[in-house]
Formats: sequence, structure tokens, C-alpha cells
Amino acid sequence: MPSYQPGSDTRNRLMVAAAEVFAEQGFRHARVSDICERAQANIAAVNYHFGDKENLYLAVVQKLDEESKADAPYMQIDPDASAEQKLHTFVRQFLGVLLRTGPSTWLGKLMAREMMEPTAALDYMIEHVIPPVEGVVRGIVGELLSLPPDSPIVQLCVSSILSQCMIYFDTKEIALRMRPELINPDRSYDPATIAFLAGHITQFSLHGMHAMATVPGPESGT
Amino acid sequence: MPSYQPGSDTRNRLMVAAAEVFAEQGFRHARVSDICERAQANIAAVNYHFGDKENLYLAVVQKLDEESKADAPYMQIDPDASAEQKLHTFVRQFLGVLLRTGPSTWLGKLMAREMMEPTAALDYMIEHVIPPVEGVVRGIVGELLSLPPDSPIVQLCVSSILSQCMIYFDTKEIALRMRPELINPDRSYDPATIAFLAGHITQFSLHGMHAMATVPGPESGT
DNA sequence: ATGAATTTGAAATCGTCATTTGAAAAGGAG
DNA sequence: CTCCTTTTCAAATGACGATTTCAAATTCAT
Repeated sequence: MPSYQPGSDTRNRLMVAAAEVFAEQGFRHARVSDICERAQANIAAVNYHFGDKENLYLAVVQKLDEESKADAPYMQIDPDASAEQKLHTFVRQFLGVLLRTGPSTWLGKLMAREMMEPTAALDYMIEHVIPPVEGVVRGIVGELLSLPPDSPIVQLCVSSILSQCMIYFDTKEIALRMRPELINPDRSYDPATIAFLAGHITQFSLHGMHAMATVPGPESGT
Repeated sequence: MPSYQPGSDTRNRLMVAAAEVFAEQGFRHARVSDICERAQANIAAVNYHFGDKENLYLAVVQKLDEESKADAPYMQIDPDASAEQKLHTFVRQFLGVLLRTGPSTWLGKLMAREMMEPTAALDYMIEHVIPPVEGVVRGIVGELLSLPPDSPIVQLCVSSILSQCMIYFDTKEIALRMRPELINPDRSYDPATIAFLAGHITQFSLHGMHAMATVPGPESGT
């Protein structure tokens, strides 16, 4: 019966290597052999330390979540700023995390994959990853609209805002081919581009939201 | 040397079965054996008629694209309607296609997967699938803002609009778990919900866009 | 130091799949 | 009917990859 000492060096190297490989390839395509190679560990190490591949994956998702909570800049918005500024700051920081490269984007990549082919990790994300982010945006939108954060209208606006950020993350492969000048050789977006997109999304959303507090839907077309 | 007669019955059954299996599982996870079983064909049929699995996949993507062009309701907007009505109609029809079940959603599912792990099919989609849809929305937005359809501002607004629609498609697995009451037992969204979302997205976007024609970005926050 | 528990290593196992093979069947032209 | 092409079939083949095995090495407490 293995001991699973959390401090084991090999165990840690496996988690670090696995995070990268899972983020690149997703759970199913990631190869245990590849992970072990990068971790300079034997092929049997995953099964010894984690039982199986899926358990390692779950451990990685939780670790990435904890790490992201430790420093995610979009979660720490200056409470004294105006609601408009809060929104702008959130969007800029959120885009910044999504559109650069490296570990900060890994959890997002895994989440995108979970939506297409859910594993047990999706339940974890629904419980632990999504609510904090939604909560921050609901707070800002609620303040802007003078509505309770859990109002349905606020929820719709939150979806509209987050979707505008996430599309640039989701369509990165397409952007690479259609607008390569926007993307650096290391596959990250240029900070100036990020700032520009953040400005647009903020403006678009601020004006979009003011409509929401009052108006019903338009007349139906064809 | 096989003949690849396009009319072969087995060949057609394979394409129909493959479309469904690929849409469900994606290219890599789809099993040739599974496809052949559903097509009531022998396991060797795919290689005989298409050469290999990827070629079958490409053929399926093209067929789905042609079929979608034949009837996609969001591509046929009444040119005499007001720009506002055009937008509302587009959003409602586009959401309708995305949020129901069945063959009309298959191409979208495959496209979502191509963004995460591109194959040769992504190039086809970038050339043939995306431009027509973007073109329609650019036309509507250009009309609304009195700007040329290829203006950068129009492009930003198109992204904002499409993203708000697609997020409900992309997050369906999450909605299924967080808001099951919105989704029917057959995994489609209720028409009333679709209409409601379309109303929100249209309003939000109409107001968001009017800001765009004039204003620069907001002052920077933290 | 010694013995037990833990960890590592190399090779073997076991499944799953795409693809190939070669023979049989079906179809068509003369 | 008979030769020739096209199509189907069942059974290999061959890769790949997760997991297991068990022996060797290492660590640790006494």
C-alpha cells in the first residue's frame, strides 16, 4: 500500500510535468509516458504515486486552481474604484491572463476541454473555479445596474461580458491563421492588442448594460 | 484501384453515420469500428471508400458545410427589414441552430473541436464556413453604424455579437449541470429560452454598438 | 548496522484501434 | 454463361499506450 507522501520529489515533478502536458494535449491525448519523461521519472511512477492517470489529472486541476487563486489579478479589483473602472480593470486583467502563454492559461485550456468532453474534473470546476470569477463580475455589474448580484438580468450581462473575453481565447487557433500579425511568435497576444480589445469590450458592455436595466426585447423580425 | 463512385450506397451510409459519430466524439475519439457498425458496413469499408479515417472526416465536414449552406436560416435575412430587426432575427436564428440538437449543430461541434486540436479541416472551415457568417453580421453591423463592413470597429462588434451567442453553445455542458431547468430532456434549449436570450443579446449589442462609432477607451484602472 | 517499508526501474501484459490482406461475393458487358 | 471489375467480408497485422509485475535500490527507524 503506497503512502502518497505529498512532499515526494518525484510526485511533485510529475504534477508539474503533467500540468503542462495535460494543458497542451488534454486528458485523453496526454501520454503517461510523455509526462514521466518530462518529469524524469519512470513510466510506473504515475501509477505508484497517483493510482492512475485520471487521479493525477484531478490532482493537477486542483493544484492549478489553487495556484490561480493565489495570484489571479482579475480577482483583486480595487474596491474604491468606480464601477466603470472596476469593469475595465477586470476585463483587461482577465484578457491578460487568457491571452498570454504559460501556466496561467493552463486551467483555462483544461476547462475549455472539459466543456467538450467532461470528466470528473468538470464538477470540480463548476464548484470551485467558476463561481469566484462569476461572483466578481456579478458584483461589478450589480453595482453598475443597481441590482442585486443574483438578479437574472445581472446574470445575462455577466455572460455577455465573459463571453466577449473568452472568444479571443477560444478562437486563438483561428486568429493565428487569419490574423497572424496580432499574435507574437510565442503565441501570446501583444499587450497593446490586449489593451485595445479590453477597451472595446468595456465600452461595448457598459453601453449594452444600461439598456438592460429598463427595456424589454425588440419587436420580432422574420 | 477503387473507383470512389460518389453514389455508392455504402459510401453514403458511411458519411451519414460518420457525421453523427464525429460530431459526438470528435475526430480522434471517433472509432472507425463504431462508424461502420452504425452504417451497417464492414470494418474495412472506410478504408476502401475513403482511403483512411481522416479523409472520411474531411468529406463529412464538407458535406455538413454544404448542407448547412442549403438551409441555414440565419443566412437568409429579409433585406427590407430595419438593421435592428435584421440583427434580432440573425441572433434568434443563429441561437436556434446552435442550441437545438441534431444535424444542424454538428458542424458547430466539429468547429469547436477544431479550435482546440486543429486538423486539416480547420483550414477548410476558415476558408468556407466562417466568412459567410461573419459577412452577414458585418453587413448588419455596418448598416447600423454606417461604416464599411470591413472596418476594424465593425469587426470588433461582430466578435462581440457572435461571442455572446456562442457562449451558450460552448457552455452547454455546464448549463446542463448548473441550470438543468433551462434544458430539455433531449439536451436542446427550450424555444422560449432561446427567444429570451436572443432578446437580451440583441438589446445589449444594439446599445453596445452605438457607443463604438464615436467613443475611445475609458481611463485606465488598476 | 539491520530489517522493514518505501520508491524506483525495466520489462511484460493487456486492450484498443486503424489499417491491411486475400479470398469470396456481386454486378455488368460481351 | 464467363471474364473482369467492383464491393464486401472475416481475420490478421501492427502501433500505441495504460497498467502491472517483481526485482533492485533507497530510506528510515530502531
